[in-house]
Amino acid sequence: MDEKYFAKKVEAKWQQKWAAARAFEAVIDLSRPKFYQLEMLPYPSGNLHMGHVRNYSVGDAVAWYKRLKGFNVLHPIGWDSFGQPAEDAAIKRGVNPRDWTEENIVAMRGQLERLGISYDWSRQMAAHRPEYYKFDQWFFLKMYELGLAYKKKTQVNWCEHDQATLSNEQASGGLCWRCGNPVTKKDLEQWFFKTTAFADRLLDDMAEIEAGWPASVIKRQRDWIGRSEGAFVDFKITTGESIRVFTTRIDTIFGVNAVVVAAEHPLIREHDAEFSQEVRDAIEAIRLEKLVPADRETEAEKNGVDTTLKAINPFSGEELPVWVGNYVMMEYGTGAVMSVPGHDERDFEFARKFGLPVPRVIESQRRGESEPENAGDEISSAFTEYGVLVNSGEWSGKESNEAKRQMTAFAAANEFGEAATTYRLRDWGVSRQRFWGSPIPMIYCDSCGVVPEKYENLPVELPANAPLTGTGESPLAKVPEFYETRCPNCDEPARRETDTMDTFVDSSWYFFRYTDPHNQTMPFDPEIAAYWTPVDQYIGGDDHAVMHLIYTRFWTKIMMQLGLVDFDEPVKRLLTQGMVVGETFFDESSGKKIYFQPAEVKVERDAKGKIISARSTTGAELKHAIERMSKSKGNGVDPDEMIDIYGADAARLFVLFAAPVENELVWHEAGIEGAARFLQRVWRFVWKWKAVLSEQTLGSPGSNSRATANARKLRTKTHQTIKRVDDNLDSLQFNTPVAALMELSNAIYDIKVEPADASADEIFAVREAVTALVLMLVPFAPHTAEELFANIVGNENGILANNGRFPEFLEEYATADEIEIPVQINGKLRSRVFAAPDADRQTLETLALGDAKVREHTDGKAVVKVVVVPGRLVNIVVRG
RNA sequence: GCUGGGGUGGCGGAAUUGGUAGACGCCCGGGACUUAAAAUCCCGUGUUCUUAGGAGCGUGCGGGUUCGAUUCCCGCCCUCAGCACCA
Repeated sequence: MDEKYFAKKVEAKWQQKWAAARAFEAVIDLSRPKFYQLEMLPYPSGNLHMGHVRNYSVGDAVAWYKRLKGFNVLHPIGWDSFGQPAEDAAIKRGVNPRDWTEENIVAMRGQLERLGISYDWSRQMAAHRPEYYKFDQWFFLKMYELGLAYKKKTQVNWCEHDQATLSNEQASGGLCWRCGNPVTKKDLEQWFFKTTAFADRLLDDMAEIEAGWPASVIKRQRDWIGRSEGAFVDFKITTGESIRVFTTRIDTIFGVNAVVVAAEHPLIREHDAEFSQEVRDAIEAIRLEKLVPADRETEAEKNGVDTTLKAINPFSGEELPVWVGNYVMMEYGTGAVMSVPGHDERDFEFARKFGLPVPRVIESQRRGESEPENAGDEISSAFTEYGVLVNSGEWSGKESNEAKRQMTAFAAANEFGEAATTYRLRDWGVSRQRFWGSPIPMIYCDSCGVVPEKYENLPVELPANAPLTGTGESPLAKVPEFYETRCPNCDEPARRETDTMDTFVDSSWYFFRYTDPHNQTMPFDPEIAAYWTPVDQYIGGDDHAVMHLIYTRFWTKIMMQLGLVDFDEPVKRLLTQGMVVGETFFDESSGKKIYFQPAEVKVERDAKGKIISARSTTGAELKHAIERMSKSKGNGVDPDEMIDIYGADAARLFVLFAAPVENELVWHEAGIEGAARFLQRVWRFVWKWKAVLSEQTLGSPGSNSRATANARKLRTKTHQTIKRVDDNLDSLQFNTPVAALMELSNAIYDIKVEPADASADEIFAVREAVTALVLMLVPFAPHTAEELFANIVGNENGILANNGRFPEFLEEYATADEIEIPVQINGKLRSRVFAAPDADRQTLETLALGDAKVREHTDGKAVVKVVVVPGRLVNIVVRG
């Protein structure tokens, strides 16, 4: 141990020792409880960014904490290595995607190792390697057999920028998840996974995980699945057939003024010949609207056209016009709605625009609010609440809920409708017209049709090369050696599917593979997986709240159906960490933001450190803001550089300390300096007390002597800290336990005794405090903690080999001899008295009333009441 | 627009869930050590007034409950995020 702390040296040393000892390789051990700690696997872009550092630092803190608590921990990592960036790099730079990916993996693994994250590298997986994607294909075949994989031609989400299709989840918000550009629609034939078959389970099983997942993620998934209970109702049209609509408000059906259908509705195509050219053109215009990326700022104006077809309201017998409306979506419900302008805002807007009648059929039950407007009064808005039916034939006077039930039953009995549940969730479109993905193992045969590849022929390997153009056609379709094959059924020449699978397929089950990463015949051995899974703690960004996390839940339900697992939720506890952001400086006088690198900015601060002004070196006045990190904005931070300057432990400690995990983390270099300073401080007192620390063995029974006040105080602080840190880590808080450790470190400094002059009690107290502090430091700064620990125990075998455990909390030492009791007068703090922690009411009251400062405030006044909260405070209520 | 989260010093944030608001850290100021600087250590640091002992104000705003409210209730304002014609 050097007198001064050299982070680089210590970190390199322990990284080497860990690797040599295979310290983090997980082995099944039935004698201990298991703990599966998982972080979302990275895409191998080639560079770790601070978001990764945060994610893995948090995960490692949990992994170490659990190890110290006696758990058998599995902490693996791998690579989400299929996907578009490799292909883009190939197109731009002419490299081979496979080489590019492998090189990036090597580079990033090096970075992770320099960070000292305690991964079991023997279990590393990479999605692009045939031994892994073989089982993507295996699952695909299983899904096909179960009828859960199917092909259909449909309008898919299309990103013009990426030249690729997107699932609904990936196109959420109308923007491409990868590049952020607006999404359009395109007609394509695609493979789908039937996620909708599990809509109810995905929704209902959330009850199992609700307690361990962030409420926001649960909510977003609920909204995304969007279960909606209502009814189908058939409106006969005068030409004979009928239009089926979905409604959640069948109670408003007497208020229908029209049936409105989507432009793509089959009925429109069928009756095309009957429409005037004018109507036909208008419908076509509405259909084309959707192919243009939507402007997210402004809601599209209602638009529509009367088809001149007529429909009959099955309840009232009224004849209604059939319109095409731009606000009706073919993909939801039946692609047709009954328009009730009196009680639906969209229908109201539509009716107003086209001058359609607005009947009222529901009145509010609340008194005074619903006096029906006088005939002729203009209705100013839709009344969307439940109420009492009016002008609704035999149902008039009934309450909405009651009416819904009866009217649905009536429709069913008369065979023009039925109760129905619809979902917003759609099936998962998994075909990608891309090279760098897992090939879909299906074959097209002229005589046999669609034939699945045989299991024994898996993996269907990607060719070494393919012409990559990024134009939206599958590159594999240009590689005859790939697609030319024979039919597994009849052995005649046949053609392979040339689309590849969505990369989200890989990440849907990768963490099961970690449990049995070298299995050649199965994705994993169910028995081995049964020991490690489900995941106990999963950590990642909340940008995957809907996409990855809904797919992996879906996948688990399928695995359950296949008998691979015996649970239906893969992740017990989920933690979503906030983004890492940094300060940017920019000039927007030209109307566009021009960012400046930190070196080009001069900042002037006031006495308190607040920025008064910022100028560029060229003299321009700059604005500043906190924004997502990126090189081009000048606020990016290179993890390697930080490790180089301050050390991995300081970087990790800062990232954990600077903000609660779920919050945004504002990167300030001064902060990491503070973290490094703290580690130096700890190092210094271990050095100072080294001689007396190492002459004792770890874990010797505590001396009960608490003779000197110094020693007593420190022991109290030590045990209070142990409790705090344990509780905090257990509830996934990382900033507060670091603060607690800093306090303990300050308390060790406060003892102000030189080792040579210290009493036996003081030495004991310091040893206890230092040992506890070092062990509790492990989750935050493992290298430093290992080195310090080695100096305490006198060997370099490492904490795990020494069976190091989280320090034991001893309640008897956690209570101070004397505590400070605030004394309030009329709720205002006026004085403090000292008393034993268990002093009773009477003692405290007497003590408080006798206090000199209290007397000044109570003299000449009547004490009305004395509130005593033992161990907390005294409040004296006076009058006069 | 709907839904959810959140407003605490110059900054990031604490506060045992109704009991000393501002822990811990950053920034900033002062001092010690040093030829000097860095590093380190010590002190100060919500705000206003002050006879230097304190006193007033203070957790987005306005009310309420309570001996006591950052915490509970009612009504506003602001902000971030998600969804956005889901019938």
